[in-house]
Parts: sequence; structure tokens; C-alpha cells
Amino acid sequence: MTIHEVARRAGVSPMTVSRVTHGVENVRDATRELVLKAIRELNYSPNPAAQSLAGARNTRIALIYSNPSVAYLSELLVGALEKASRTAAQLVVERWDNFKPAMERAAARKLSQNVAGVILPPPLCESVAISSELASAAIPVVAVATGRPRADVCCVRIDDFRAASEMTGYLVSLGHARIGFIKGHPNQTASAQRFAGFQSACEAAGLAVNPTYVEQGYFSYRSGLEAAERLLARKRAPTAIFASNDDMAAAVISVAHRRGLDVPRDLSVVGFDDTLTATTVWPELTTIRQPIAAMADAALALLLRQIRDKRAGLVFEPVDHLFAHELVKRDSAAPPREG
Amino acid sequence: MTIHEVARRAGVSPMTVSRVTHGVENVRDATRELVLKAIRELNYSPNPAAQSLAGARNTRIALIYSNPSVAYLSELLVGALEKASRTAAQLVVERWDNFKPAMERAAARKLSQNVAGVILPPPLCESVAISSELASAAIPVVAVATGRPRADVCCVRIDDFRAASEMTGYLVSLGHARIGFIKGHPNQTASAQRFAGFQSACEAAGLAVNPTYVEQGYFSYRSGLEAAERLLARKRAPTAIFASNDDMAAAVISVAHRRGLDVPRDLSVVGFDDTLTATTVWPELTTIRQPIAAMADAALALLLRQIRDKRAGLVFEPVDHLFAHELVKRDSAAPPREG
DNA sequence: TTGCTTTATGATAGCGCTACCAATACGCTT
DNA sequence: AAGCGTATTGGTAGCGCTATCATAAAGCAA
Repeated sequence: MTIHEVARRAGVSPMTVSRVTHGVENVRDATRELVLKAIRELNYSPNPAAQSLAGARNTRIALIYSNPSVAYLSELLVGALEKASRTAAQLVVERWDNFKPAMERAAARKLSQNVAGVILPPPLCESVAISSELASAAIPVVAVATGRPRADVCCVRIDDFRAASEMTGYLVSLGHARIGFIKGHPNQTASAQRFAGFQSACEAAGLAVNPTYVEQGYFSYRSGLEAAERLLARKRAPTAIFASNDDMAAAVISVAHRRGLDVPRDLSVVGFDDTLTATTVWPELTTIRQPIAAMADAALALLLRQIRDKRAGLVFEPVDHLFAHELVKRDSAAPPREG
Repeated sequence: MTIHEVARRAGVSPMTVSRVTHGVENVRDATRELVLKAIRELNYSPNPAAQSLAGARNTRIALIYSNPSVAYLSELLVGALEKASRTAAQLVVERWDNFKPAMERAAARKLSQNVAGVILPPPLCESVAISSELASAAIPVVAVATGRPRADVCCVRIDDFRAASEMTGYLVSLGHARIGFIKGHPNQTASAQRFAGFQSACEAAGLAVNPTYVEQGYFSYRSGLEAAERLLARKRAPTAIFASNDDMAAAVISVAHRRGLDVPRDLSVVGFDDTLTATTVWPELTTIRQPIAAMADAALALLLRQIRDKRAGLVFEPVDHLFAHELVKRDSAAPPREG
């Protein structure tokens, strides 16, 4: 099924078909309808290899990550790779663990010679060294899951503040008044926003945020374990714990079980992200669903559009794409025993 | 960096460069060296889009799965998608959950019109309906993680029997004599092989396999929970439990904790697959590492070669690619308390 | 209507690579 | 040294698509 067959069937030239499939050109409505009909009838879809060969010369996109949560990363990769294979973008995946700013700068400079765009998941999207270097080379960047680091950078993310405040509201509505919180890694803005959402919802509910119920975590299972031990060792332990991601929430459940606490009857535990950890542990986690794969897909699409526009000499309006999140109620949260 | 520049630098024709990069042709050693040198100096790598356009016309590959373990699937997908994006194969991912044999047959027939090859992870690779339908349409198939369903089908897998028997030997060497076993889903041959490996190693160690220490599981966390409850409710409970995958092993740990058992001091628990579950739970699982992503990569490569050979009219020798596994010792297994 | 601008469509060329066949070079026999 | 077969190399065409420019059609003012 080639563009020529579609063109012949619609009685137009291949070029017109190409214009229709790309949506944005000047094509008369009648012609467009004709082409669309032919496409539907022939069940045509363009050959991405040919598109990439003919069109944008060198659409190599880098996805750089560092110290990732495995579950998060694999979802991100699946989304990005899937999109890449459908659009014939060539995805280059690299890992930059524990780079110093100078190294980041050098690596980013080198990268900017080899790729047409970069996807930056946390925590790398927070690096000033990287984004300034890429910006000065005029390489388009999409940041994943962070507030906009620069005015000229696109973002895909969810509203961490609102999501966290909804989750807190849910715990409050169940009747919890002593809610513990485990913060995420301080090198990511999402951590701060989740905490801010928690605080704001507590205040809205007339609950004082007791600082001794707030523990620093680092998004890892191990850090969750330690934070949970401290939280549950208090004489008046919280009746619910809100962990800033699923791995830490799973750790909280584990600690609770070892202390003979029943989850959720003695302790409610909620997480964030809805990675596969959430449904692997028992009881399954109440958490915030974040459409990670869809976000990766969107990030790549955004990048591709940006590169295209840049090549065409158009100015590209940076986008801040906010995805809808969802509060997923499973079995790890319930009303507190005492009330 | 195009093939022409390499050719010019090496003083040969582009065609010769192409032959060198594909390895398998008649090229004089001196020429090959020249080309290889030029490739290295210019840091050339072929443009996959151009390759797929010029070469194999329509290399669409399907990856069909059903009822997967999420962790397993995502690793598989990452491997396959990554390879696909490097080779410009177009990967089509579909999910066929709970199809009846007639539906499988119909779906496979339809599929065989649209794709040039199929990757079949478990449990679909066990389906006679699917493989016979694809075979009769002469569509190359690679089965993942299973014994060869047909003589003409390629496989990528590890030696489940040996891996399971090594793991059992390890438990025995730690001093365990009462070892519980949780079987995998009966619809997968790997389950039977893992159990057989367990049995064989027990016998080799002079241990009788007590049938009341063997429970049926289905690879899910939930089934692991139930099997573990039954196992640990015995008056003389096992001192070690070998679960046929990581999810079930994680479930065993959870049950053990709730019963106040310390892992590994009161109970050793080992898993299989080394999915990310293994390092998320605490204590981290001793398990068998299976290079899932590399296997997916190899499966795709095998398929591509097969399709290529088929188009060239060559006969393709079906391959059974056995990957090396690895016994990963972490913290969930230790000598039994009593001795 | 004419003459102009704007909009819609078509023709041509080429992206980087490989299949196919033609042309050499080489090794060996007589 | 000539003749033959095989091993190695090169030339040509084209994969399916889009950029670019050329052309045709339409819109509009005078």
C-alpha cells in the first residue's frame, strides 16, 4: 500500500496525499475528503522508513536518564520506543549516572552535535548545565515530569500539586487526622510540589502539618524502609502514610507488616505514580496514576514537531503539556480503626 | 555520514561497504580491512530507514502477548523495541487475552497477511492453533522462553531445567533439607522444566521430594500468596521455598513477614527471572537472572535473518538459541536456623 | 472582461541504501 | 601464454516518500 496507489484511487498526485496526511497544508476540502476516503478504503498508512529518509534528514532523538526508578524508566522507554518505531525517529538512549556539572556540560555539548532533539526525564531535566548547553546549541528539549526549567523548553507532566492534594483529601475524607508524609528526592521539583499539595490540603482540612510526621525519602525502596521505621516508631504513630512514590509506599507496607500492623486496618498507605510495584504488593496500593507511556509518546511527538518547525524556519511556541492524573483506589487505604 | 563517504575513503564502491557491514559476503580480507578502517575512522553507522526502504520491502514484525507478567513484558518490550528502532523493523504489538483456539486460528490467519514474522512469548508460544496457522502461511516465528513447539520454529530461551537445578543445589549447599516448591502456570513448558530441575537436584542430593511441599501456583502474586499460606501452615514447615518466579517469591516473603518469620533467618525464599520485583522487595531476592531484553533482541534478529533468507530463496536452518542464565545471590536465602 | 495576487496542485529530483546483474581480477590448467 | 572458471567488485535502478519549485486554478479589483 503506497502513497501512489492512494493517489491514483483519489485521482490526485502523491504530493497531495502527502499534504493531507500531514494535515496542515492548503488543500481544498473536497480534495481532502477524496483523499481521506481513498486512505480509509485502502487502509493506507505511510511507511515511516520512507518518510524519514525523504523528509527530515537526521531525526535522531536522545533520551538521557540517570539513577532511574526501574519501573518508571521501563514505562517511559516503552512509550518512547513505541512512538519512535511508529515515526521512524531514531531513539538513542544513554545513561549519565552521577555526572558532575562540568561533565554534564561536556556531554551535552557532544550530544548536541549528534542529535536533533533531547528528551530529559527527571532528575536530569533539572540540570541547568545540561539545559543551558543544549539551548545554546539550539537543540530542542522536552522535559518530562518537571516544572518548566526555562521558558523555551517544552514540558510534559501532571499536576503534582493537585494530585497530591487530592490524595490527601481522600485520606482526610476517610477520617484520618494523623497523616505521615515521606518526601521524594530533593533534586526533583516534583517532590516539592507533592509535598506542597499535601500541606495545602491539610491546611484546607484544618489539620496542622506536624513536622515530626514528615520524613525525607529519596524515592528508593530502601529510603522508604528507613523513613517508615522512624515514622512508626513514634509513640503516637500516624494512622496513614502518604509516600511520594510507589516504591517507598511498598516499603512502608513491608515495615508495617513486620511490626504486626494490618494494612489498611491499622495503617493506611498510599503511593504515587501507579508503577507496576503498586499492583505487585499486597495489599495493592491506592496511588496516583500517571500516564507515563503516553507522556513519553507526547514528549517525542512534541520534539518531532519542534524539530520540523525549526527546519521550516517557523517559530515554535513552547508547550507545557499537562496530563490528567487519576486517583486509583485499591486496598491499601481505609478508614482508621479508632474512628 | 553516508555509505558513499565511507566508500570514497576506503577507495571502493558503496556496494562493497554494504557487503562488509553485512558480514556474510565474499570480500577479500584486505578490502574488508580497508573498509572497516574507514568505518571506524568516520564513525559510520548505516541509516536504518534507508536500509529498510531499500532492502526487505515490508519488514513488519508482530509481537503478540497475552496475560503477561507486567515486569516480564516490559523488559521484553524494551528489548524488542530498542532493536526494532535500530534495524528499522516495524514492530506491531498486540494483545490476545483469553482467545479460544478458533479465535486464535482466525487471528493468526489475519495476522499472517499483514506481517513478515511473529515473536511469540509465553504462553502464546505454546498454542498449537497459532503456530500451525502461521506455519501453513509460511510466516517465520520465534518462540520466546519455551521448548521448541515445532521442528521448524526458532526459539530463544534459557535452560530452565539446569537453572532450577542449580538454584536447588544452592539451597541444599546452604544446608536446607525441607524445601518447598511453588510451581508455575501449567500452560507453560518452562514451569514443568523448572519443577523437573528442582526434582532432579533434590534426588541428586539424596533428598526425597515431599509432595506436600509442592504447591501449584500460576505466576501471579496472588497465587503465590495462597501457595505460601498453605506451605507455611504445615506443622513442619519448609526452611526454604523456591518459587517459580519473582512475583510469587515476593508473595512468599510477604506471607512470611505477616507470620512473624524473619527472611532469611527463619525462611529462605528464592525466585526466578530477576525481574525488577526481585530488587524492589526487602530483603532483595536471590533469583535466576534471565537476560530478557537480550533475548527479545536476539529473537528479532533471528526473525529478520530468517525473513531475509526466505526472500533470497535460501533455506533457513531453525535455531534454538540458549542463553546463559545466572544465579544471583542476594539477601533472601541463608543457611537454615537449626543447622 | 483584463491583469493581477493568492491558493491549490503537480512534476521532478533525491534521501541512503541494497538487489540485481555486468564486469573485472585472479587462480589454475593445458 | 592462452583459456577457462571462480572470486571479487562495480554500475544501475529503485524502495516510498517529501522538498522544492513550477504550473494551473481561483479570487478579486478595476
